Amino acid sequence: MPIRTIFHVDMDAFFVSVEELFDPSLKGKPVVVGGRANERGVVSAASYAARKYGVHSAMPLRRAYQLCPKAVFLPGHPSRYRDYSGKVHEVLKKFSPRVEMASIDEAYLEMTGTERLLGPPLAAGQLLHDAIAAETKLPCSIGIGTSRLVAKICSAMSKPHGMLCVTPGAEAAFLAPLDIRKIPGVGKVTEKGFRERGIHKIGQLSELGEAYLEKTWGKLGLALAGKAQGLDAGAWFQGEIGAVEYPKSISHETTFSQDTADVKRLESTLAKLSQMVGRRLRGHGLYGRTIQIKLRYSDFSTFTRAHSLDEATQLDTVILETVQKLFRRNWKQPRPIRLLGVHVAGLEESPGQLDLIEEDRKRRWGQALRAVDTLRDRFGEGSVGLASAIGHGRQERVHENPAGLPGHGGDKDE
DNA sequence: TCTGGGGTCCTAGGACCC
DNA sequence: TCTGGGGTCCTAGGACCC
Repeated sequence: MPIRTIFHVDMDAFFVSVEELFDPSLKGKPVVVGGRANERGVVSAASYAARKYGVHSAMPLRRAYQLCPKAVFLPGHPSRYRDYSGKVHEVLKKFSPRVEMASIDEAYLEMTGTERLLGPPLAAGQLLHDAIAAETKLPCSIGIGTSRLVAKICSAMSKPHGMLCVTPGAEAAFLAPLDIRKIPGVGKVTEKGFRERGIHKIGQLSELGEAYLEKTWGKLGLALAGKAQGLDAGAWFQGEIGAVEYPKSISHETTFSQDTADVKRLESTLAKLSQMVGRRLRGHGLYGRTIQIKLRYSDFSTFTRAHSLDEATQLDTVILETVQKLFRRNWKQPRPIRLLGVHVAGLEESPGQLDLIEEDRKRRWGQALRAVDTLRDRFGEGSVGLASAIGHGRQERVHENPAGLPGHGGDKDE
């Protein structure tokens, strides 16, 4: 397998940069996008001038105001951001046929094999940097590596408006002195867990070894062992860049500007959220089977309650009916509510129950297995194997699945 | 410091089935 | 008589990302 070259392109303070395009007077000023200073909400993006005051994304707006009262607070323009995200995407597609927008403001490019056309990675990166600046007037940073993980860490470290490349083979040595928090997937909680055990640097993770990490941290530990070597380990970064995927869930939620126990208000909110979810399901041509509500009370305690339907749906009415039942059963009236949410998962491309042929196959497969079990009970474990396993020698575990028969399905990643 | 909204993935217990 | 051993599905909660 060839050594891959992957670019990670990350727009700098994206929402703020777009706002500056429409109002150049904002340039250089502390700007906070996310809402008004006295609203319930958090910072979506902060300009570098605002960051100097300690303002950063995900910070409550009221806190940002305390830190920097003279900042310009903007609610933002989501449609503009989508628009400019699209423009960036267009530029990226000129550099590689395999582009994956990882979010509205970042993307991965599979650049393996583009050398003859675009030159070595750093030269291609420079061209891309220039092209994005020329065609969108927006600043970005570019990370280059042999995995998504390394490319992403590089783009973060080269901000703002920079570029960083780790050459093949240098990954582990490059990562070793970095703080564990730089690893995507290591957040506050994981960070604390490791710090309490004296683990601060990625190199220390490597020294712990894969076996130990997996034993004590499970899948997370196993993934970290790989990531410390610069590999796209774990479920998160798997798969080809640019592979098309369906959403796995669709949801909408809203936080009231003031907590409320008004039944009319709550129920009409649930109706609206259900409609929004239904509309998006239909937009994707998907049907959902598991309907979930989310309640958050004044003290921020949060509950989810779910119900799975027999048949997947994309109808507002069915969603709302389920949502209402869940709500009436679970709201501790009259506790005021801060947030309501409607969530649909178990998404399928068709509404139907399993079709009848599939159902029948499943039944007969079950019967066949039971017959095998009976024979084994009577004559011993080695007496019966499935046709496809016979002649292959040992067969203490037979997991072959003759074509067409419904199997366990579980051919997930990893 | 009074904490958004839209997602993905993981864990864990219990039901249920063979 | 101190209790199987898979497997899947469902539900709830939580970490994490942008």
